[in-house]
Amino acid sequence: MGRGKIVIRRIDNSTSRQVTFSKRRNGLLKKAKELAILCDAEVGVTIFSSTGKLYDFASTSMRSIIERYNKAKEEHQQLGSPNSEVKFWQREAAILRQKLQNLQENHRQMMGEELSGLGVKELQNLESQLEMSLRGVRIKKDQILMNEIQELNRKGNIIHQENVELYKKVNLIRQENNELYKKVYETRDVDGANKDSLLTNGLGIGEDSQVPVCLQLCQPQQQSYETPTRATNMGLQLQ
Amino acid sequence: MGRGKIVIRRIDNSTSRQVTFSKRRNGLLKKAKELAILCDAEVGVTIFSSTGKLYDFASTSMRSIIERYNKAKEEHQQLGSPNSEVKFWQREAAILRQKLQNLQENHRQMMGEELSGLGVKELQNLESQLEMSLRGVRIKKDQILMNEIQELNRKGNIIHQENVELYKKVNLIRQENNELYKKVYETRDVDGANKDSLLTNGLGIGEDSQVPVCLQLCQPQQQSYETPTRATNMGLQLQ
DNA sequence: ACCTATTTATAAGA
DNA sequence: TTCTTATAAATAGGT
Repeated sequence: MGRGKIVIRRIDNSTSRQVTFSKRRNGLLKKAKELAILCDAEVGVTIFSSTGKLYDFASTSMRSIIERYNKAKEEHQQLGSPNSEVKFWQREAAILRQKLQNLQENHRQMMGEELSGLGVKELQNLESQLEMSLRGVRIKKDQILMNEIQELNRKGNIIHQENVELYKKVNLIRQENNELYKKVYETRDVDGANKDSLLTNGLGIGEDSQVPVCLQLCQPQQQSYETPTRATNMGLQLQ
Repeated sequence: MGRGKIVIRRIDNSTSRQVTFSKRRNGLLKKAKELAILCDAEVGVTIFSSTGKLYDFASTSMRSIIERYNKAKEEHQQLGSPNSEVKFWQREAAILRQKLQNLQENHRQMMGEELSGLGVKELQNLESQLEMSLRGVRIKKDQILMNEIQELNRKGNIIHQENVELYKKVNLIRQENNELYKKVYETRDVDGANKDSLLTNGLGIGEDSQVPVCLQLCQPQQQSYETPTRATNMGLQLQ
């Protein structure tokens, strides 16, 4: 597969051998992966380049594959009885593998895959199981969302309370200012030059104020239970 | 590379998974051979099918490759060494146990249990996964039910056809009987004693018959396509 | 590393 | 399993 056909025979030119090795090595590893995934197989590939470098792929682990290989190739080796401990653990692993496989199949069916082998009855059971699960999940999710909303409401109300307090304070300050202003105004003829500096530094309250101050931090929630409805419109807005 | 493009993902259909395994396994082994020859590399491939069957290729010998692999990985514990073998299987069992546990937790969540540790995002993912699964299961179930209905329809139609045929036959017999009866009636004055025995043995057709015969076996389906609608009311009912 | 004409592998269907 | 064939993918030979 390439610009030209080639014979399968050691490539003489070392450079192109190296290049081909690199390409085909990747190809082989890729295909090994694909085989393992597509066909649910346990695949191991070990490659030593002519320069001695190691490349490998193992769908599970190379050790597991090597062990399995040895076992498959030498079923007669330890049939006698020598190492009962090894046997025990092998059996243990086999049992676990079996369980894993069963659970995996079950899981796949719950994922809506591999339904081919099932009858109507089984499908109905699966369906109602899924419905039940879905209901549970939704309840849980809604619960969390409700909690979050309540929490937000709580915070919103606190902030709103702070808002109200601030509003009161500002009103006080405003009154003080007004009174101060009145005093200055009444004494304007005596010391007219100070008027401007007073207005721009403090909280000015005249209709012609250039910078409207807005301290409203949040729009209080409508669902709020702890705050009278009328308070909703009491956000702190100057001007 | 084939008639259609495929995604690299476990093939659900077991038959085509088997077929693909067989093809790709051959492909992989071929490419491993080619790589070894073309590039003067030492290559080993080990494949276990999902049914546990072993397929392998080794450009030199698997033993040599495994040893070289172990050396390269600096895990020079002899693979045959019983002591390390026990350790290996213990670790193997631990890994499997871990996998099993993970899958079990996952499975429980899919069953709508043990949702406490999950956040809204995860719950939403779970929810849509369950919805998808449910959809798949329902489609499959409906498919099976539809097939059963079709099959029943088919059988119903066949039986109905048989019914129609029987009806025709019975009509013929009835006519024959009628004619026979007429003959007997016309000759009643000559031999009146035979009348009763004739009526009780054969298929009596008089309005005063004591036992109405009903041979209708099924109510033909309304969805039936293969039978003219008029035939629906042609079920075999005597009297 | 990238390009692309060609060869190969293989998916789908019988 | 094996064959066929249309198509996807790999890659040989270059740049």
